[in-house]
Amino acid sequence: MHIFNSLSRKKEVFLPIHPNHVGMYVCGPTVYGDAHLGHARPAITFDLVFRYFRHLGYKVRYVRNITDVGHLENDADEGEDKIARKARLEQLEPMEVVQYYTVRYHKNMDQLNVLRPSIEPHASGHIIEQIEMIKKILAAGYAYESDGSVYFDVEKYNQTHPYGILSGRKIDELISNTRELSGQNEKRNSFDFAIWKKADPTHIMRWPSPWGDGFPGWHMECSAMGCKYLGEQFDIHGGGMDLLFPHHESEIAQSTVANGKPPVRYWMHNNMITLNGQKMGKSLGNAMSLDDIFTGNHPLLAQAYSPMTIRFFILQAHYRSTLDFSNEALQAAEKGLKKLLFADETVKKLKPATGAASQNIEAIAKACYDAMNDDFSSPMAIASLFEAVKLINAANDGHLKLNPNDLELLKQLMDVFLFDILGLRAEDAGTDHHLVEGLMETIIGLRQEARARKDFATSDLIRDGLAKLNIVLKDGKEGTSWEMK
RNA sequence: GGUCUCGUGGCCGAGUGGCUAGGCAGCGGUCUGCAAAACCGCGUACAGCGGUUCGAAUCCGCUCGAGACCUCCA
Repeated sequence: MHIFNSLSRKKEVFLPIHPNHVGMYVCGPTVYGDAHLGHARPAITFDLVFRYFRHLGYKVRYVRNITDVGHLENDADEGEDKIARKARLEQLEPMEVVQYYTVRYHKNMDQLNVLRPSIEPHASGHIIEQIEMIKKILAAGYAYESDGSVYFDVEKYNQTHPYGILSGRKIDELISNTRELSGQNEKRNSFDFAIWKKADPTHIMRWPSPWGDGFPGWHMECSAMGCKYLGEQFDIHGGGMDLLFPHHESEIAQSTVANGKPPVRYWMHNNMITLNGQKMGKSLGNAMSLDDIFTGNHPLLAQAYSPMTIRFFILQAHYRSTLDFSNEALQAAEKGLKKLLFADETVKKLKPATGAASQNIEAIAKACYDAMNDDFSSPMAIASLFEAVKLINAANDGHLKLNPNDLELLKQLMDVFLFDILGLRAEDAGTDHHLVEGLMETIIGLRQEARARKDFATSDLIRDGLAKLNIVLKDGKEGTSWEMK
């Protein structure tokens, strides 16, 4: 198993700290707005990692936080954080905002068949842990208090540790490149970052601390909660590439100082989803919410795309590549997914041909595993699954015979990869199968009778009528089958 | 301006120093009452210019183009 480690910018052999156990922390959403397509990418990427490690037999503790404090906005309202601002504008308790969007986030993730993490800690529930960590950093001499806020002393840290180890930044470049921001007079250097921020009297999210009322700096929560649930050093930390600097860089610095060792062995970063070649982001105003996509309710959408189409679309690109949104690409994904899922239905109905020559299904399975073991290359694994689809359909058409062993291997391969590892699922789940099956059987029977009489007007009337309900009939040698479009 | 990444056929997207990625779309055929689905066959792609090499789309250099980060961001 090889993982691309952002720290070394190389693929490295994965060796867990504790054999057969994986500790993984992933930066979750800031719950002040609906989840957009961009949020789906890390959720699905690390869901894939989570699922694959579990499939391999690892015991995984997967921690993904909910950010519900901090994240200062620097532009419009100085020193206010996102959730507080949203709450004030909508006349709500901050925790009402948090609850509302957390519930909606969970709904979207469930739709995408993203498994819930092992632990989903809220930053607001770990203020004490964050304060304790700040104390440790102060005690170690790597932070200073200034007017009720506490800042991390980047320059001092850089004398003994490489600040910029993750992002490739150099401290002297930071000096010349940092923009003028308010509150800098409180800092010794412009690139020092707040680990505790004083709350002004109007700030509605605030907690008492040894330095006065305030709230934790925006990198603290991940350091504190990662350490609490996964230990001072853990295996994998994931998140979007846009978090590399300063968020993850600062996390490394804080944790290293507080605990005396670097916190993470393997850093994994998913790339961005782009729209017309540009990053999709809430602050850029070009983000599409997942609900928009699922309902087709957006000017750029030619149609609605189902959650599984989105999931498959994302899995068809490697997580470290940018992925450009377009209707064409999504429509292709929709059809490809359908083809895979339909082949899985088909393979279950195939009859084995005893004595048929072996088709070397093991080679396909091996290709799937090799792909996953090579930095979770889901696109390669999917390409191999299409090889399997070819065999299944050929067998279904009678061009190919599958011996019992091959057939069993194919069934397992499809089931394991499509559902357990890639986390796909058939989308018509939820309809009343028993009733629908019965109705369809009757309708198809009537149509069959009409066709036998060569009454094609009637048979086409039935087929067209069903087509309006998105039910597609397929006349095959073994009779007529149907599927929901 | 600094740091970094990328540029693959109509579209999306893997991969790699010599052996067909794959999906979608398209064309021809088989099947079908007609379709749909499926199957068979078809496309000589790797930004440009140099260099290394027996051989490069794959390595190196330059040029052009795009993007990310440097400020909250998945």
